[in-house]
Amino acid sequence: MVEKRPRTRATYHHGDLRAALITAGIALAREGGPQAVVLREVARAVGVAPNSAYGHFATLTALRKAVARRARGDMADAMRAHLEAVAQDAPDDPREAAKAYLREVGRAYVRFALTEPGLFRTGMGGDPTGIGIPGASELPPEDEDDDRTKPKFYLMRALEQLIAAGCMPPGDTGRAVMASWATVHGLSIMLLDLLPQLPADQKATAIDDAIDVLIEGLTTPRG
Amino acid sequence: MVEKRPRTRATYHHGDLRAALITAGIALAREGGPQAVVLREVARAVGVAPNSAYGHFATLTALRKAVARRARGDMADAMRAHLEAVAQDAPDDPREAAKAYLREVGRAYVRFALTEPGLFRTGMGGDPTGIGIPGASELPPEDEDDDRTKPKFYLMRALEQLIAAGCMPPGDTGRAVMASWATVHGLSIMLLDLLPQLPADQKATAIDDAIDVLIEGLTTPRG
DNA sequence: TGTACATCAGTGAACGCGCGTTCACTGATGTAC
DNA sequence: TGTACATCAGTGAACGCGCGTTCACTGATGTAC
Repeated sequence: MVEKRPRTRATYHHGDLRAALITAGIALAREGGPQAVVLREVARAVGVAPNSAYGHFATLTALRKAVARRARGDMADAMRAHLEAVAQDAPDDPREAAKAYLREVGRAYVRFALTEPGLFRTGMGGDPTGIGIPGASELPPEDEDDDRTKPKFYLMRALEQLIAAGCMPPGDTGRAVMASWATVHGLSIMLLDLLPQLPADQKATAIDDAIDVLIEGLTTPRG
Repeated sequence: MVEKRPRTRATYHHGDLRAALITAGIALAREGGPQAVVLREVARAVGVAPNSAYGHFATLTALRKAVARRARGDMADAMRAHLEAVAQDAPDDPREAAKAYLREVGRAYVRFALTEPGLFRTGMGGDPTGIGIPGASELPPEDEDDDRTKPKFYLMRALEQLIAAGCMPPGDTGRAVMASWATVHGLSIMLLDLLPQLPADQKATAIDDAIDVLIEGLTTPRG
């Protein structure tokens, strides 16, 4: 539930309704997750007629995609902020520094999920419509923007550093991506969905433990 | 969409409507995930008046919980079947056997998720209502039935074997649970939500790779 | 600077939908005698 | 074995809700002259 804006608009035209709709969508997603991003409620929050969104988005799904993209961007921003905040504590030893960086990326990822579950689920929850059975959506990979507006960017950077420091052979990148992404995403979803009432300190321990195991597994030479 | 049963009931009373509702709920969950378990559609599938469920469930939420429980049971059954099927291939060396067992538990977990995404999301998806922000539901732990009807059971058993085989110190159980659960659950959700159009063989590789890293991380002695 | 007018952006009302839940009910069942 | 009747399980109709989307519209905007 978002309060309707009481303010009467100075202009008949809104100014930037498109941006306002996305912002309102983010507020709703924050409180109630992806399902809460509902066309009529978004319009209500902006203080605009229910159908006015159609001037900017062909359909509710289009608006939701825009909101999801923004949520992902917010998550990436939060991760970057965390990484910058802890950058000064990096160990001198480059190998330890690389490991520490991966640890902080993982922490930042899970922290965002636990701090902003609604945005996390909206940004990283996949298509809320499909359940994964059908012949997949007919979209292209759509993953082309490997820029810093996506959480994956920082994960990749961490793995590159691990390789650069000699902690991991370059050939292992593929498996490392899967293993580390599965770990941090799994931690997030698991703590959110399956262990919601675990005390915060035990959650923190679980996060560090699982990341420990991940780093150990990634950096141990294989036979 | 489930077809309405055309068959006229022989008896006015259904016989076991409660069970029939759950079964129909499972069918819906299978096709459309937890959100598809909708009271009116369930009743329709059974061929019964929309309100007849209230004789057996106080509310839609209660029915959904029953369906979720059954979905979890189905997953546990599938895992057990897989584990029995591969039991004969177990290595002779007890250490290798323990690792192989954990690997198969992980494979079984993720395989079910990918094969039956609707049931997986229904059984292991947490409360579809809450998004994880509030002061948590006021339920008790509710995790008291650590029996073989829950996927977690097999995960725990795998870790016990790892300890029994001397691959992992007993004190590490807590972190091992978190790390391994996060890995398999994370793989499942990641492949389902974030990489839905990855080719099946690459999914299989990702699964094995991530489990490799997990086992490596769990069984490497720490300094 | 002033006015006509095409364009644009948001409006208001309505549509049909499926939902969860309620109410008073009725037909079937099984037990007591 | 037969009948009366309380209990039980499912019925039928209706409620109010919020939703996405459509239609024809109207008020504001900015450009051309």
